[in-house]
Amino acid sequence: MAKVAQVVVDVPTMQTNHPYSYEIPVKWAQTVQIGMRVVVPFGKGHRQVQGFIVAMDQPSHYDGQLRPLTALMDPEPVVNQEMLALSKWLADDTYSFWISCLYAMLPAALKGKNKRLVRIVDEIGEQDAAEIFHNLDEIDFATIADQPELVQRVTKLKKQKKVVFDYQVEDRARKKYVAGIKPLLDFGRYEDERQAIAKNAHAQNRLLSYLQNLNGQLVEQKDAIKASGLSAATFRLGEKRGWLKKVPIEEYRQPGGPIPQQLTRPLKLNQEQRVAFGAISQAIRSGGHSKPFLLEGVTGSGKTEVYLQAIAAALDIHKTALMLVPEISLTPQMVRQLRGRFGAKVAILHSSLSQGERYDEWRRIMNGAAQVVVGARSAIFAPLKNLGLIIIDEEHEPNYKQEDSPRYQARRVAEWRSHYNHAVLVLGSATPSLESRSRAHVGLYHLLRMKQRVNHHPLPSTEIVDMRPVVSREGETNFSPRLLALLADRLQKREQSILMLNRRGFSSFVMCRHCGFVLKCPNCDISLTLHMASHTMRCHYCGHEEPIPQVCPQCHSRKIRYYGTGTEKVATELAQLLPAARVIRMDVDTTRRKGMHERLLKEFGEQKADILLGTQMIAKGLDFPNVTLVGVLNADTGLDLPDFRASEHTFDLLAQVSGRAGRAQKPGHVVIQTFNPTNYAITLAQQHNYEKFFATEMNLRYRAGYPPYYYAVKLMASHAEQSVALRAINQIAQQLHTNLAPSTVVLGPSPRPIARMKRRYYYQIVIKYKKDPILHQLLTQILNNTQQKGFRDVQITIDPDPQYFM
DNA sequence: AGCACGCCGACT
DNA sequence: GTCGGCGTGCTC
Repeated sequence: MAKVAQVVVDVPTMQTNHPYSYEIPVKWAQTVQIGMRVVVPFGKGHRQVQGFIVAMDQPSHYDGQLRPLTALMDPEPVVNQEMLALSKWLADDTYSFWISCLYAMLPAALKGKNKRLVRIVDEIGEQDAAEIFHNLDEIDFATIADQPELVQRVTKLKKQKKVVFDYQVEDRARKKYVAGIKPLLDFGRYEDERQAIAKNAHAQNRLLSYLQNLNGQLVEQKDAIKASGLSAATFRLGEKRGWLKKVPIEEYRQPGGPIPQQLTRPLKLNQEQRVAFGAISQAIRSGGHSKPFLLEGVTGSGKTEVYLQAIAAALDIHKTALMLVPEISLTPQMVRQLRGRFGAKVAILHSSLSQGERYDEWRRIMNGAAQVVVGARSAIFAPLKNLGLIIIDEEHEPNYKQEDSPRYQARRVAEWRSHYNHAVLVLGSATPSLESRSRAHVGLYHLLRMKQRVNHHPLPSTEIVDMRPVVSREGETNFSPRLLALLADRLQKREQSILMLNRRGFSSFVMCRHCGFVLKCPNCDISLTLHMASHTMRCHYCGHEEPIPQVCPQCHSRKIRYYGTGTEKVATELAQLLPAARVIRMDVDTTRRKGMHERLLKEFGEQKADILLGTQMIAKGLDFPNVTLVGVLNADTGLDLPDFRASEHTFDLLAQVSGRAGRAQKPGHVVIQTFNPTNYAITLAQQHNYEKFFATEMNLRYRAGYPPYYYAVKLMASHAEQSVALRAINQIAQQLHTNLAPSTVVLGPSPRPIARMKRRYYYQIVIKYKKDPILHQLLTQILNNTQQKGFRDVQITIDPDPQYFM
């Protein structure tokens, strides 16, 4: 009885979100394994799609006629048991398709490209032959897919059976090969050959002794030529004589430059570092279950060195280690540090790698060549075997949450993997997320604290500049006289400055330039966003709406307007105010080109500029010894976003950016310009007082019923027609109201800020709950129902951990 | 997603 | 009478 393969197919819809049974042809009975990619026929016609074998069982539970697998795409599995289990859990946990989760874990190169070719099999009209097929026998359907008229004509031809569709799944995975030389004979046989050749055949003689000395070892032809001094022709001759064989050697594209020759040594740890490292390394060695560690260390407390030594501790007992960092801090400096300590054992997964590089790094991890992985969010899926340690640096970073499907939070995936592998999980931050910190508070995490800076330098002094009088005195400006004076002073002393422009929530809310008043929702205590299309201020949390104010309701000033500014404008202003200063501007515009990010930072590091002006991207991980002044031009923009995490993000950002000043000998100074000089997020950031911020913010969250006191789920419905979307969301709201626990709060439905996106109308519901045992099941059911009657073409998305509610 | 089946309006 | 519109249901 042939085995049956259970295959999850690459058709991301609700109805097909389960494995399908396929017959395994006898010729592959020995080769197929769970976790391999396959090509299978799917549906009517001759459609072929890619899929993953997720199980193999004896008789199938399906009693219809099975179709056989079309092809195996991999010689060995690309998904191991752990990843398979993880993908299944993730799909359920994030309300995503299983297939989407599988792809999320793999390099893009492994996503097969579905091709549909149209082939002529009978006489067709001259006009069709010319206009559709350009007089060829076969074309790719994709080339005409965007021209409805041609599609129609092709469909007609297909009906008449004059053309057929030929479906192919094209594997994008490309390995790079270089020529290699493999000696075929053993030592003695080479000796015999040498006796046999002509006395004057010097080249052949040298080739034979070269091959003899290889001792059967495989070498790259390029190296062989160099080492032996022989020509490629001689090696060709050797192949003909049967002395050697030319074989392709897989080459791994190596991003991040060469491996250093000399590895760095561990640094001596101070008392606090020793305590932290001691606890972590002991947990690693014990190999059992351990609570996650929350490593709370001020900027400059030497967290990185603790991480490095913890990784070394894992490697010592032959385990592997995975480290996540925010994309933006995955700088060449950082890569150098890891490569410097662990050399070729490190694989780097970075968004700016090419598809091929990414694939190669992934294969190095898969085959065990790399035992340490450093990367951004998606690196949490790195297929390391025998995982002993997972580190998430800057764990509070919102970027660890993926904002499109599958909407996973890397921290949560890390917990799953650490559980599965009995691996130690370390979450590190100077300003832990409220979620993590409160978990530490109740004992779910083990809290480790490092309060001292390694170099014993004090944290930079920080001053707050109230921009309200500045603007009323001097009109619109991004620079207070105080900040300008300090910039001029640094310029004169030949020291460098960093200016950060906070662009979060660019021009989306209205603020009074006179008193700092921000219009808030009367029901939700969250600021209203400007909705230009309808000329209203709207709360996207509860749906409240009111007209755009002309005068400030608080101080009756007319200087109420929406707030937002760009780096370009600031740079222009700066050039007028401080013409002597050399400025490097860094934002999405100037760093779009590959490598620009690094180049600009390098230039600044080489002191080719006096001022680095940029957006949030300059707040993290940069370390320039000559920077003694950091200015935050507009601390407020993040603060008044309609986002319950706004204060937290502002505090984190200010703490983060302050850490950029005074890294070396010279003391640093920080200037924060704001229209809200008394706001607690700003004053507490000034005092570097995380503890008090934590207490204050937790209190607010408690009173407003936000995370971490409540969990939140965001559900969205969209449709091309507003009435249909509205009907759908109302029906869902109804279901929720009647079924959920009384303590669960259902907010909305309300339209999204950009109610119409991509020609679709969006509505959303936010559910806040403390404990609701049936919620998950109910949501899953709602998702299933949506693919049926009345919900045609309605798109439902559910986000189990929304970062914001707008 | 992509395809077929099936039931209603305007055409060779 | 049939061609083709898209609403509905299914894919191992």
